[in-house]
This record gives sequence, structure tokens and C-alpha cells, in this order.
Amino acid sequence: MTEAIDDYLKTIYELEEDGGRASTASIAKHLEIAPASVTGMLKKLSEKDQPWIAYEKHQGAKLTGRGRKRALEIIRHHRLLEKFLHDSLGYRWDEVHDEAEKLEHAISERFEDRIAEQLGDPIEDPHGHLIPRKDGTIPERSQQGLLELPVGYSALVLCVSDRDPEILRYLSSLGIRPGVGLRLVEKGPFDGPLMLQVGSDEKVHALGVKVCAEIQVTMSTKDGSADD
Amino acid sequence: MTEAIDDYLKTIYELEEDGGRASTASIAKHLEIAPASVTGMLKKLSEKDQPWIAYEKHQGAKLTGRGRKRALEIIRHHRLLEKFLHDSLGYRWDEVHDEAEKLEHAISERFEDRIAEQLGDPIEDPHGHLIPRKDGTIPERSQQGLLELPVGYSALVLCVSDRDPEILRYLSSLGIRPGVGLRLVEKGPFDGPLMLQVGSDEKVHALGVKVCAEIQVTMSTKDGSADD
DNA sequence: GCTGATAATTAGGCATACCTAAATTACAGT
DNA sequence: ACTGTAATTTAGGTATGCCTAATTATCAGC
Repeated sequence: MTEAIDDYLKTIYELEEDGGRASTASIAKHLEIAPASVTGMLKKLSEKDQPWIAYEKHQGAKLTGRGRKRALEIIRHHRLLEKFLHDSLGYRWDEVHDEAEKLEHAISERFEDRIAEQLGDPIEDPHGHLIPRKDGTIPERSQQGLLELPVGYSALVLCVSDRDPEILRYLSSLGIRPGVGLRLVEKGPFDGPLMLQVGSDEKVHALGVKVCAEIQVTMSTKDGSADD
Repeated sequence: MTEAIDDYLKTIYELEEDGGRASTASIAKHLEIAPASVTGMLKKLSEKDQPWIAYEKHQGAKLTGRGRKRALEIIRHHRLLEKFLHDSLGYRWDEVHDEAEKLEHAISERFEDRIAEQLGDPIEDPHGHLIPRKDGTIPERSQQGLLELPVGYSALVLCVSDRDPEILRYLSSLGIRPGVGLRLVEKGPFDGPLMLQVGSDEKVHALGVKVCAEIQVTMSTKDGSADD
């Protein structure tokens, strides 16, 4: 069990979420390493007696039950740590990801249990992502990308990607965070900007596609209450 | 800057404390690796443009100013983490070392600062070891090994080694911890056991040499008050 | 000053996890 | 079915940090 292996499993888990199998190229891009390096590691992860992934040449990778459980364990570490850094140590939400990324590999079961208890077994991290349970399962909920929301509809922000601190600071400045209501007023043509009302503010903001792709929402009725 | 390098620097720092230079063999023993591996690393650490250590063949290693500063930085991480795990997360004092050993390499400056602040800039870790300051200095105090205490004298426990959890649990059970007073009643011949009174208890305990070697004290007057 | 024990070093290897460059496979469009 | 492009894999190489086995240096005792 090395850090590299954990990083691969976590990445494959995330890539499986959208699209059944994780391709060599997508893993390489996500981990910022060369595709050739990924091929080698995928072979290794699938060759063990108890493999972490299922892998066939040119077919991409898919986690085995064991691999999925391990991935969720690391993701649990990561999200609990983000919550801990934010709530207990006063980190801002754009600062927690990088620190959690390093610590997730270093903490013990004991540490995990202690902060989970101290935080009251939280359900979500500061960006709204669901925290996997200790038994290796993760709650499900219906959510969609903000980009898929039809014009005129309202929605509640469920979570935002934590990978880019700049985007998080920008979203903060707009008041966009988990639990806040949005209304999609208009959508520019040719992947143009989204015109959005945030919360109960009348003002309409124009957000680029790239930023909106990082926001997950759940549709709500016209009056702004959640419908799920 | 790798974990391995940090571990070497920390080890050399500790070995320099008792005996000017750290020998290849002592470093190997401390890190539980082969002496041949140490030679290679010592070369590397001394060859850089800005070397971490001074090293001449067969002469052992000595930290440079830069190396000492780095070592103290890691030791500060370690001891702050031990204090944090103990005070904030409810770890017992025999549990903190191993966890801190892993975390010390993973935490950022930010994390270090936050827990130091939250703990009120502590001076000592749970075993009584002094915590290096952020500027790379460490307070000094006169202390001696319990084994060097003359028979009949009293002393205050300053610190105990944190490396062996078993010993820590044993000391706990005897009530021996930093700040507690001891009186050396008698010393068995041929490295025999030490007969000790702990605190204000009349009872005399017999402690083996191995355990006593892990205890640092400062002499106090007959009535039990510190003389330093 | 020699000698033998001990300590340290050199030499040669191994595993991990990455790289680049070259070869191959898959697949979409004609 | 063919062909070109893009994705993937293979081949060969690098750095880190450890290993064992063999060699060499140091130093204390005679």
C-alpha cells in the first residue's frame, strides 16, 4: 500500500462516476503524469492475487469491490480532514484541499475515528461532498451539473469542486456555496455565460462555463424550496 | 526534501546530543537500516551545494547550521503534534509517538502554526520534551539521566523517552511522569535495580536499569523542591 | 609496529514510480 | 474494407533509497 496506489484508486473512483470505465488518458490527465506511466501501474494493480482493479488492454480500468472500498476509505479520510481543517482549525474552504491531500495518506484509523467523533460524524465536507461511511459505503443523492439545468429553473447548490482554490474564492465572493439557491435566468449561445441569481438577491451574475461545470445542484421548485 | 532526509537529520540531531558526532553505526541502528545504506545517504547529504551535514569518511556526521535548523523544524512538528494529539484529540501519551512520526512529514507550515496557536504555544510535549521554537532555536535546561543521580538524592522528572509505548504504560502505572518527584533510596550492585520513591508515596519501587535510562531528571533538595 | 576485531565503505542489485520515444492498436470516416 | 488519427502500450532509462556481500580502514592491545 503506497501513496501512489491510493492516488490511482481515488482517481479511478472519481472517473468511474462519470462514464463506466476510467481510461488511461483520463487517469494520466487527472494525476498529471504521462499515459505510459499509467499503463504500467494499471497492470500492477490488476495483477495481484487480490487485484484492486479490473483491467484489459485498451479497455480502461474499473475498480474491484476491494479497490472501491479502499478508494472510499481514502476519500473518507480526505473529506473528514477537510471538514476538520475547516471547522476545528479555522482553514478557509479554499485552503483545505491541498492540506487534506497530503494528510489523507498519513493518518491512522485512530485519527480518523477521533476527528469523526469530535465533528459529530459529519455527512458533508465544506464543499458539500458526501463523506463515505466507515463501513465503505457512501450515501447517494440525485444531483446534476449546473450546466444541465434548463433556463428559467431554480436549483439548490449541493457541492462544488474543491480542486481549484481560485474558483472557490471566486464562488465565495458571489455567495455561492452548498445550500444556497440559484436561478438560471439566461444562457448565452455557443457555450456562452450563464446568467444567474444567487440566493434572494435580485442581482444577476454572469458565470463562465468552466466555473459552472464545477457546480452540482438539485432542482427545486420556482419558489426556491428543494424538490428532492 | 524527502521524508528519508528528514529522518536522517532528526536522527543525527538526537545522536549529536550525546557525543559530538553521529557515527554510521549509531544512525543505522536508530533508523533500523543497514550501515551501508547510511554511508550512501551521508555522502548525499554532504555533497549538495548547501550541505545538510559535514561528513568525512570514517568520521561520522555533524549537522551544518542549515541541517540543524531543518532537524529542529521536524522535531517541532513532532512535539507539537504529540501535544495536539494528547490534548486536543484525547490520545494517551503512549499512543502519540507513532502517529506524530507519520504526520510530522505531512503537515504544512499553516497546520503547524494553527495547532501551536490553538494549544497556546506550548513549551513541552506530553513526555516533557522541550518544543523547538519557530525560529529554529530550542530552549536549554540542565538535566541528567536518572541513572546518574546519587543514592539518597531527590529529583524531579523532566522528561521520559517516547519511543517505547510499553515503557510509557509501565511508568504511567507507577505514577512517573514529568513534574513528579523521585527519591533514589538504593541502587543494586552490578547495574542492579534502582529503588525509588515516587511522589509523596512512602512505597518503594524497584526499577530496572533499562527503564531508568529513559528518564531524565533535575536534582532537587531533600524536601523535594527543584533546585534549578 | 603489528595484529585482530570492529566499523565503515564500496560494489552490485532490487523495487517503486516516474520519464521519453517508438511501436501498436482501435476506431471513425470514406 | 481501408486509412489516418488518436489512444494506448512497449521498450528502455532515471532517481530514490534500501539491501547483501566483499573489501578496506581505524584503533586498541600487545
